[in-house]
Amino acid sequence: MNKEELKNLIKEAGLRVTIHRLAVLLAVVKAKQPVTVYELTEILRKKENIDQATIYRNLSSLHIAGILRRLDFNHGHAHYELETGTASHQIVCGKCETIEKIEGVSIDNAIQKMIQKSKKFKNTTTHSIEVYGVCKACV
Amino acid sequence: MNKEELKNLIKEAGLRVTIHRLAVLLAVVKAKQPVTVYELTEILRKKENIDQATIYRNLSSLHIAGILRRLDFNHGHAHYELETGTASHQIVCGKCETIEKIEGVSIDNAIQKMIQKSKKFKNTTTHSIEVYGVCKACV
DNA sequence: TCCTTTATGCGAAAGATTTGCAAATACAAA
DNA sequence: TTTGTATTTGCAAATCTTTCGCATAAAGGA
Repeated sequence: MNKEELKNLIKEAGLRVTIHRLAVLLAVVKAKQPVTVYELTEILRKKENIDQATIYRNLSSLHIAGILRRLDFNHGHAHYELETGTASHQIVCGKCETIEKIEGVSIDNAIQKMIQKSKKFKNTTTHSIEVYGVCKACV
Repeated sequence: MNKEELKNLIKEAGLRVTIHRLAVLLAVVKAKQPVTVYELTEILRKKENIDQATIYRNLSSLHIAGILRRLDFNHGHAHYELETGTASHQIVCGKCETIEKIEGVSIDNAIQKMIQKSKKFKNTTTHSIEVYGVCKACV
């Protein structure tokens, strides 16, 4: 995903392409792991002169637009990553804040079964799995 | 799970069986869905004269003891339910705060695959799946 | 019953996130 | 290119969730 593609994502969502919005999106995309607002602030406050509220507002608009995915690992604050279409699976350490993203494991049939059993939902958009454990460093 | 069994759970965890702690645990167990602190406060403030901080502290101690499971659905606050040993799977509405618990769908082989792929974790304790969609009432 | 540890109430504090409002900016239309 | 309007931003304050300090109260083993 290069800058132009990200710009298009924003445009197609009906949002305006501002320097700050693009910077926030770029920073999320560049991160190897789902990022927190705190981390984004660290990254962006240096280069851009960007307010905390602006970061929050952009994360929110990009999330509502379906461009970013918002994740929660019971750390008391949200994490964001690019909404790729494929679901997000991670293992989370219960002692430290380590997260490991695991790719290539599908649970699509389980999701199908869940929808069949559901009374309130006909279909679903995305899902996330948080597997909890204690990482090797904390054992 | 009756009152006596819950008392024993607390005792076995090395915690003291207080009126408030038991009331919090009972209220969580009685709820049909994972409850929030707000809901617990509503329920408990009427009967017991129980402080907000006490609810938080008891939820925390029961969670650390492995009696309660703490869940997050990106609603900005935690939900709690009894830690049953079997994992917790739910579908969450992205528009309203509806949650539907789905039982009887296992993803244990997917979890196994995830551990095999993991570099940072050797094994895991629990997991949760949040499947997001828009519920029939919100469509 | 006594003693020590743990739990509670209360108020204050911390941390994450949202909001109101005026000024600045994006971008479509002229 | 200029203009006009809706959107975005900065700033400060507010809100919401959760935690903490400390003195008092209660639990439960000796």
